[in-house]
Amino acid sequence: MPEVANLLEGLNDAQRKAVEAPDGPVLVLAGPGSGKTRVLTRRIAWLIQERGVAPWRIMAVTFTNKAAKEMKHRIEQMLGQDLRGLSMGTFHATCARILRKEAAHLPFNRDYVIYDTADQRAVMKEVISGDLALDEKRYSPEKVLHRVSSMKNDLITPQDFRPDSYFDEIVQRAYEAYNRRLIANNAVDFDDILLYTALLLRGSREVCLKYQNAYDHILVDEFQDTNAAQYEIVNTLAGLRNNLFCVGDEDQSIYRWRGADYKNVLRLRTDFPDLTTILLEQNYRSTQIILDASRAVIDKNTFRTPKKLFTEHTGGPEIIVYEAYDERDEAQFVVDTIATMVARREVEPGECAVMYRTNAQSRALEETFVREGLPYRLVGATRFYTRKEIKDVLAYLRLVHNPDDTISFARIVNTPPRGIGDKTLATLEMWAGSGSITPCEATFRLAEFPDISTPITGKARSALAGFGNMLAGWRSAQETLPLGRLLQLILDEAGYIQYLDDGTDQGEERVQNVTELLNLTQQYEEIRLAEFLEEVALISEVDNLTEDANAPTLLTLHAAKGLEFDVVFLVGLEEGVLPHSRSLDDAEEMAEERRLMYVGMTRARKNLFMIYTFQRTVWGESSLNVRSRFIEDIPANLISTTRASHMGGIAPKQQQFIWGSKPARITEPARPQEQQFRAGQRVSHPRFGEGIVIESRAINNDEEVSVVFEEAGLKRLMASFANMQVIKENKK
DNA sequence: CTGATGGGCCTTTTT
DNA sequence: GGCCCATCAG
Repeated sequence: MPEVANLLEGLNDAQRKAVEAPDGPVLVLAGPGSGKTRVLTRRIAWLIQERGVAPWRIMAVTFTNKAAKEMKHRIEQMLGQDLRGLSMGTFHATCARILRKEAAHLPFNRDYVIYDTADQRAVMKEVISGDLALDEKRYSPEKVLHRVSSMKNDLITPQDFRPDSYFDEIVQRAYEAYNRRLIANNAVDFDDILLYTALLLRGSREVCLKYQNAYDHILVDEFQDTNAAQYEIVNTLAGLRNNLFCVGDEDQSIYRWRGADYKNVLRLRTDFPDLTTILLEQNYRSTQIILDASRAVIDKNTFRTPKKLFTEHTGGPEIIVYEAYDERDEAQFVVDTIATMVARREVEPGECAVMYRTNAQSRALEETFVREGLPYRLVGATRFYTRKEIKDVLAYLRLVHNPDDTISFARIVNTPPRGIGDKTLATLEMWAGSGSITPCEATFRLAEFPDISTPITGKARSALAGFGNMLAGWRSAQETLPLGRLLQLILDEAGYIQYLDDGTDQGEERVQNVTELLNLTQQYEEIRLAEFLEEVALISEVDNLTEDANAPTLLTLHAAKGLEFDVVFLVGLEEGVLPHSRSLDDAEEMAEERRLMYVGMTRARKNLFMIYTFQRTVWGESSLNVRSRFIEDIPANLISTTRASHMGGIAPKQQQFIWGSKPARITEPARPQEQQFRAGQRVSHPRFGEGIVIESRAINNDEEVSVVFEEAGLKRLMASFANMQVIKENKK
């Protein structure tokens, strides 16, 4: 039987104070690595165990599904009890559940589907070129959507919106029409999930009271990244009991662009005058050097609550700044350094991470990892779900679940090709429109009543009827079949796999992806279609980051929030990349870039590498780069510079000759011992061909050999793995 | 109606 | 260098 004392064990005074805070509003301002997740976890456990709060009367909102899952698991371990009733998840997942329950109060029904960015775009295109009859080139769906999205995040409805420019008037009309179309499709977008929840609580006293009474305690993690809608939701839900427990760090606010406002932290003080504020200032993660350097960067931001971060981990290795010739060299440095450190047992591969500003930067890194034959983990789960074949399959499932979804209908009605072309669809739409039904519903009727007269005739009609019958069959099959079997049936009858399998490598890859999705649905026999679709729509980037592969992680700085690693490489630290070129002329955005840099730096426990390139190729164009202003802000005594390349603009391969001492400064040189290879020898490698040894050193009973190969350039290899032969001794 | 070809635009960051 | 879209031949 766990004791209360256990829940407070190993906590410092401030953490303990937070965990044991009495009822009432609490704000915990926590620096990076100060154990805020720990505090949140223990607080929930403490409420249940010490205060006797029932788990189902607690609502905790986390930033990712992964965080929620891990935290819940941890609490269950600590308390030794099943916490099924505890409401714990992201804002979107939490609100989506409320909307499904309260669908009676909403303009859509409980079978609604969630539209992703691509679906939103498809709807907005219909709005602009269809409803508004405007030129898509002048009014790009993306731009209009962006405006609509920020309005939704700020809780501004089309009626509230007061346009003050011609463009905004268009936006207002588009916003209205777009909402209408979503409702007709029985669909919501990401922003709607929050917006409708906030409006529901605002609009229905009955529903509001129901949820206010349902929860005794509301806890919110990463509070600095809440937007207006999220703020109103938690503020309202906590309104009755005032038991709101928020944890956050203004310095780590990096989602301003999607409506997040760290000033919500200040708003708390106004809205809850009796707010207790607790500062967590001790850092348990990083070395003093990393902490000092990151503070030097963040201190340049004004308007922040200064925190006096301190650590007991004094000293630490210097931050290594490396100038690479280009992004290939940058990637090579990263991979070589990881390989070397791993070979020296200084770090586990899984404790290394490479962080970048934009997703596009992962490519050069991935290529290098693949070329060197080293495994890696890429954070980017949603990539999988945005693939054409996966979106197609999901569209089948969505349509079975919700036949009103015309976007999904349009996507698959002729995929694989069934002889239903644009013209047929246009006729169908007109015919359906005249009867005020959706195209899908019209298709059902056409299939069910062969005698019904329609403007669609001949081949097109029978093709459409065939599709309608199939779909109707799946609709009824859904009632009895488990999800995996249902999907198998759909794929078989639609002939979708055969359609993908066109004999090309790409086709094969697509088949594999669909098979993977099929496996996923078969794993959860008991999961319902609605839940599956919701889960897939709301999956977050880091959710696929599993611990089971011991390999370095590649991820964006945004995805890195809340994570930590022994060794961190920040790449692309150049003006225009970080800070991003789009932020250069806006002080607020520049401040956010700085916070991004701060988030990246403070992910590291021990070693921090900062890399920038002399020249970088973007869209096939290469340009000379200036290193990031953020590096300049770090005191020189915390940095060790490894300058390598580009002297006089020589080609990279030749320069690699010059930097013999590349990752060598990480540790002391090993003691000399009996060695197989010596500088100057000519060697042959099964993969890299012939080359010359430039250096060899003993490491842990093995030998690290640096060889310049004629074809492959400089490589560092472990003698025991490399299977290299000496062809010719050097002349003494 | 389908599949091939080439031009234009693009990339922040994510639920 | 890649994705989306318009265009065109079969």
